[in-house]
Amino acid sequence: MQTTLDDMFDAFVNKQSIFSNKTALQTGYTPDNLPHRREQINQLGQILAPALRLEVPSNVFIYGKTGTGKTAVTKYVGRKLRDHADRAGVDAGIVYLNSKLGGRADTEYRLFAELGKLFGASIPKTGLPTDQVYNMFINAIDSKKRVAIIVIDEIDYLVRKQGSDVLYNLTRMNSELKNAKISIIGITNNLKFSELLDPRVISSLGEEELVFPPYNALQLQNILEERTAEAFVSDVVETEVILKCAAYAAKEHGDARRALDLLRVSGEIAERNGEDLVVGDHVDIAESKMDVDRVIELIKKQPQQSQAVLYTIISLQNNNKPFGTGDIYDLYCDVCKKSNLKPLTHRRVSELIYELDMLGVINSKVVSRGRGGRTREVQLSISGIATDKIVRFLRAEFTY
DNA sequence: AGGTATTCACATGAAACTATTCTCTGAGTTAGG
DNA sequence: TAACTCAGAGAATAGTTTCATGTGAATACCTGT
Repeated sequence: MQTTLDDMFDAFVNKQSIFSNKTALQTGYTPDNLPHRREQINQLGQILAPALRLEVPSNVFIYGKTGTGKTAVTKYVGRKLRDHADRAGVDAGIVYLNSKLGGRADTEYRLFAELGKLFGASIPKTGLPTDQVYNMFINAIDSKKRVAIIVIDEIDYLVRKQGSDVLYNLTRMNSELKNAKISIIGITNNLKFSELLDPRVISSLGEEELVFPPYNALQLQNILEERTAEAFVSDVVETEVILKCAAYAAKEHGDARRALDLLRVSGEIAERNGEDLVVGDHVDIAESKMDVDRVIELIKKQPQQSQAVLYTIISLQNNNKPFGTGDIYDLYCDVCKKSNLKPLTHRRVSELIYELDMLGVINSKVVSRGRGGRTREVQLSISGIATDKIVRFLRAEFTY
């Protein structure tokens, strides 16, 4: 036992990895070269260029589905801008916030707190009135003459939670600043985002718009080839692998991130199996593994009540009969009683079901059964393998 | 038969409440000068 | 008198409850033929 483990570790250390630089495949990596995005880079560059003369650039909205390079392009242009600003001795910079990931800037308070921190103020994460945080941020940014470009990624999430007032305040801020000036870049993958916005905000924030079209399969191949050269030792990835990754990702709206993830996981699988060539089969394995893993991680992170609801849904699914909110609620109350959990109200459970739908774990639609009333009919929308794993996990939590 | 009114079983919306985490403030306490 | 401690007030936030209102179509009920 001991020796086999030693052998395994030794082998692992001695064996030459097929990766030469795995970070090049991880999310958040900004490559030096962004294929097929020349046009967007130029446009954004032109819009932001006035910052180099300490003039305020127009505000921008960037639209495009996930994995179309919005964030990468913005970061890339921002980096270049800062380089040039430094060389010219001008204080023009770009700061990047995400309103969703990690929940860092999804409320007005947190948005200003994060911004304040980025400009050197120390702001606690709770306890202060919002307008005080706002002032702290203003003071911090206004301490020097500068132009700050504020990027808010997944801005639709912020607006959906808080309404467009936050953005309105942000756009009016320039009139309160004496030294500094700000301009805003909003990034969203919701193409109908502007419908959520107040007309006032649209007119001041949507001065310029950039649309990022999805990549097609051929473009995805280029991207993958380039990253492969960076990330892998040469000649360990078969051409078929790249073709397959590109094809899988093109099938979903041309998502480059997904293509790269697929490539990375394929590589990891090959490496773990001790093989020194990545082949097409690895991609197939990666594809199904990633799906299952994603769902399971998602569910483990859900609050207990939501897990309980999902557990009852899975149980009901076994009866092979269509079922709605009422059925779920009844059984859910049973589950709660047996698991010593305080049942939530009908209203709340209804909401939890809707949230599970949004997460893509279940499929539901509101149907009217005439005199039978209206209800939300629910179906599980995850694969059998994933369901089995989930049930095993949930059985430990609940008894029924 | 054809038209309309009801009714069911929830959906959906808004507001209010709860518990938790955290800050700031100012009164009271302590210890050194 | 300056430094320290500590309780209390006030905030933000997630998660929930309470109350109110909305809704699509099968069915019951009518009306005139």
